[in-house]
Order: sequence, then C-alpha cells, then structure tokens
Amino acid sequence: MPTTPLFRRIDVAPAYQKVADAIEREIINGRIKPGEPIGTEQQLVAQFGVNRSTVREGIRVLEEGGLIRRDSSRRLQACLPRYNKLATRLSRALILHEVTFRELFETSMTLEVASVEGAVERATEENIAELAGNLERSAAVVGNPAALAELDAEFHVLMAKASQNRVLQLAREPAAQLFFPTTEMIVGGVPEGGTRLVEAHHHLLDAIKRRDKEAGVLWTRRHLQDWRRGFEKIASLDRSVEHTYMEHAYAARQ
Amino acid sequence: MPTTPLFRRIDVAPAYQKVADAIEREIINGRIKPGEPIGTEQQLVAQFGVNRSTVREGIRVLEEGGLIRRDSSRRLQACLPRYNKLATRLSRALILHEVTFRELFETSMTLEVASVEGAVERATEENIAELAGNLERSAAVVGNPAALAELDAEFHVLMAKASQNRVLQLAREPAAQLFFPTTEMIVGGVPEGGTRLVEAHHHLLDAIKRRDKEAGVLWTRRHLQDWRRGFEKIASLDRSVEHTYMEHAYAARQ
DNA sequence: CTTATCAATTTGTCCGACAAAGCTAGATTT
DNA sequence: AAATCTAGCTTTGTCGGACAAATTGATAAG
Repeated sequence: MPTTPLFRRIDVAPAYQKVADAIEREIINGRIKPGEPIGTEQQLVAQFGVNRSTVREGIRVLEEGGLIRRDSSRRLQACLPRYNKLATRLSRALILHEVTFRELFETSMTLEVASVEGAVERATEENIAELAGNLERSAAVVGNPAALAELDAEFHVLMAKASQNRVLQLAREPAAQLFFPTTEMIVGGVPEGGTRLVEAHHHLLDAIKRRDKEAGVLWTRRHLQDWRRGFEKIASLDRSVEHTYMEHAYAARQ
Repeated sequence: MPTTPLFRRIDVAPAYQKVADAIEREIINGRIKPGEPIGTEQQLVAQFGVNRSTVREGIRVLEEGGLIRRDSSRRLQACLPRYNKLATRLSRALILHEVTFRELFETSMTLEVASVEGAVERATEENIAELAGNLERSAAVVGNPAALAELDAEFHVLMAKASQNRVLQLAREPAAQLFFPTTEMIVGGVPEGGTRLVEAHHHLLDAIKRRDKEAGVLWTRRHLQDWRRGFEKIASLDRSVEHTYMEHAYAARQ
C-alpha cells in the first residue's frame, strides 16, 4: 500500500453534473418556480466558478430532462416538465425493449378503463364540452382516417384529463403514444371502422354525461376490443412494436 | 422587406442537437445495438465535422435521455434505457405538478390490480421463487420498518415483472416510486402494520401459486386499502406530495 | 410618440491547451 | 517463459479565449 492518502476522493461527480444538480435542486424544492429565469450563461459561470463549456453541458442535461427551457428569446427559465415530452422518451424505451402490441393493448385497456371511470365520476362541464367538441369534429371527418385517428387520440387524452387524475394522465401517455398511431391503419383498413369509432365515442360521452360508470366501462371495452379485432386483421398482436412503425409516433414528437 | 433572401432558413436545429439526433437515429433503428460502442469523442468530432464542445453537448443530451452511457472505462456505448431511471424523471414531474396522494393511490390501485392479474395468469416458477424469497426476507424483518418498506416495494416490482407485461411494468413505476416510500412511515406508525403487510403478501403469493385471480385482486385491494387507512392516520390524502417528502424518493436515485 | 439606428449582450460554435485517469506495450523481474 | 512493472499514448473533463449571428436596449431622428 502506498503512502496513506489522508482525506481523498470526496468530490465524485463531474462539474457539469454538479451544476445540473444544483440548479435542479433549486427548482425541485421550489426556490425557483416554473417560469422564473435561471440567469444567463455568464451569470452561471460567475456563480458556480466553472467554465462556460461546463455550464453549458449542465444546461443540456436539465434541458433534456425537461426542467428548464429557453424562452422565445433563448433565455433560460425553469419550467414544468411536460408529460408528453417525457412520455416520448418512455415510448422510445418501450420500442427499444421490443414490447409487443399485446402488452400495449392489455395495459391500455386497464388504463383507459380507469380513465373513463374517473371521468364518469369527476368530469366537469368544461371537460364534457371539450369532449363534445372533439366528437363533433370527429363526426365531420369520419371518412378521413388520418384526421380521425388524430381526433381519437385527442378524445382519449381529454377523457384522461376529465378524470382529474394527473398521475393517471401521465401513466397512460407512453402506451397511448404507441397505441393510437395504429388507429389510422385500422380505420383505413376496416370498412365501417370510422363509423364504429365515432359511435363508441358517442356512447362514452353519453355515459360520462349520465354519470353511468357501467356504461362507460362497457363502451371502453368494446371500443378497444374493436381496435384489437381491427389490428389483428392487419398484423399480429405478438409482433414487437417495430422500428419502422416507430417513425410514426416519433415524427410526431417534433 | 429587405433584399429577397433566396433560399434561407433551412438549418434550424443547433449543431449539438443534430449530433444527438444523428446518434439517436442510429440507435433507435437498430444500426447501433445496445452495448455497442459509439466511438471516442475525437472520432465523433472527425465524423460530424464539428467541435468537441459541440459533440459533448450532444452526448449529454443522449446520456440524460438514457440512450447512451459510459462504461467502466468511460467509453461511450449505446444502452437500453432503464425504466427506473426514466421513472425517476417522471416522479420528479409528478412532484412538480403537485399531485396528491389521492391521485397516486387511485392510480396505483388500478395498476397493482392489473399487475397481480397478469401475475396470476402468467407468473413463471422463477417469478414465484423470487416472490417467495422476498416474502421470506420480509418475514424476517417484520419489526424493522425501513427494511420492510424496501422489501415491500421490491415485492410489487417482482409482481409486475411476473405479469410479463413490460408496458405495465413501466407504467406503474413512476407512481410506485412516489407511493411506496410512505410505507415506512405507515408501518412504523401503525402497530401490527408490519404483520398485516407480510400477511397480505403471503396471501398474494398464494393466490398467484393457485392461479386464483379473484383472491389475488381481493388481497391487492385489501393491501392497498390498508396502506390508505394507515396513511390517513398520519396525513391527508388530498395534500400534495410535498417537496420535503420528495427527498426520500429522491435520495434513492443516487 | 413612433421609427430607425447603433452599441452592448448573449448564444452557438470553434480553437487550443492541460491535468488526471485509463490503456498499451515494451522493459524488467522471477 | 510467465508475471509484473513502467513509461508513453489516449481519452475525458475542464479551462481560457475568440467570433459571428441574433437579440436587446437605448438613443437619435422623424
């Protein structure tokens, strides 16, 4: 053993990480509130006493984590991490783990049912109005698979919102991002698919209005089973969510 | 309008972002597989024709996103984004959105029930052995709230794993990360809490072994209701998951 | 009071440099 | 000859300085 090295090895993390952690702490514990400015790179350089390159690496970390962003004029400010940005990364992870549509379907079934149950219990007038607006627009584009698929995804987002449960909203998002893009393929490939979809949404909204949980759950099940039958006509549930398919869900990120 | 600027404004994204996107694409579409090396910073500098600082900023973005990491000797390599790293980001988001324990409880109830249903249907012998091992260790530390709480969290992770549904595993993680740390407080604060917890786990494992879905769901509900009653003795369900509390879930990240 | 102009900031990028840690391969020891 | 040691080469993390483009703010002009 060489000369006993008294007191070493305390400072483990690299500087850029410490910069990121320091800023993160201020945001998490509320000393910097969402929307408030973080300061310029120069100021951070001065405060932390490190080089600008180092500060910038730390900033990238936080930016990617969704904790800070640059406003219209590129000034740094704290922000609330947006669900769907984070969800995009989760979706990416799911793809890389090569999950199957069966797993996606099963989980979505669970989450959408929970979502509608919450909506039936707690939807506000505003929630219902939003859903009604979506339904109206959907009915108008029933023959256009792309537009209808997009509105379908929105409908389910609105329903999760109506549940007033933000944890649920977040939990369903990653699966939904991978699940719903297939709607277009299905509606386009199955005659009457569009009509059935709008009809299901109609019943769902109706159930929410009447606070009829049983009907809500029933129609959610039917709606998803419909999706499943449609999907099985064009692909296998046990195939993984492929890289090629991914480009749909992915391009949407931008 | 000044001199008509023929052909401009194509190159929107900053260079570091393009570097990150380029590497990300290679990983997502499978040309670089998890575990494979990305190359040294110098090589990336040469390939992309940008400065090393720029490359490094791009690397930070991917690193934070969990798509690449540095191995033991700090060389860059692609990797599979780990669920719990991503889940930590989500938990952080939930905290910042100031979700309540009620939302957390409701969603966890849904997800844990789905989890046990899957486990009852599809648990392998290995899954069951892991659960049994956990149960045995739990029984041995029934008087130690901290150790028991940790094993409780692990039990539920193992159950999700036993469901063979990776989407579900991922979906439950963020809520679980915030939900389970309270177990320690509850078990420590309620007499017989530890015993009841181990008993519930025992019944759950038993239900899985007997492939008895009804019993599995029943005991999951009881188990969580127990948590809820315990929680309400020490705090309100409608209080937000506070910043102070967060330090638990948070320190665990490290 | 609005508009045009101009200087000061700020960001994104580049260049070059250096210490510390890791790796490689030749030199040394057994 | 096998194991070990050592010295040199790489690579990463960090630093300092520099500059063009975009943005801001303030000042001057109408």
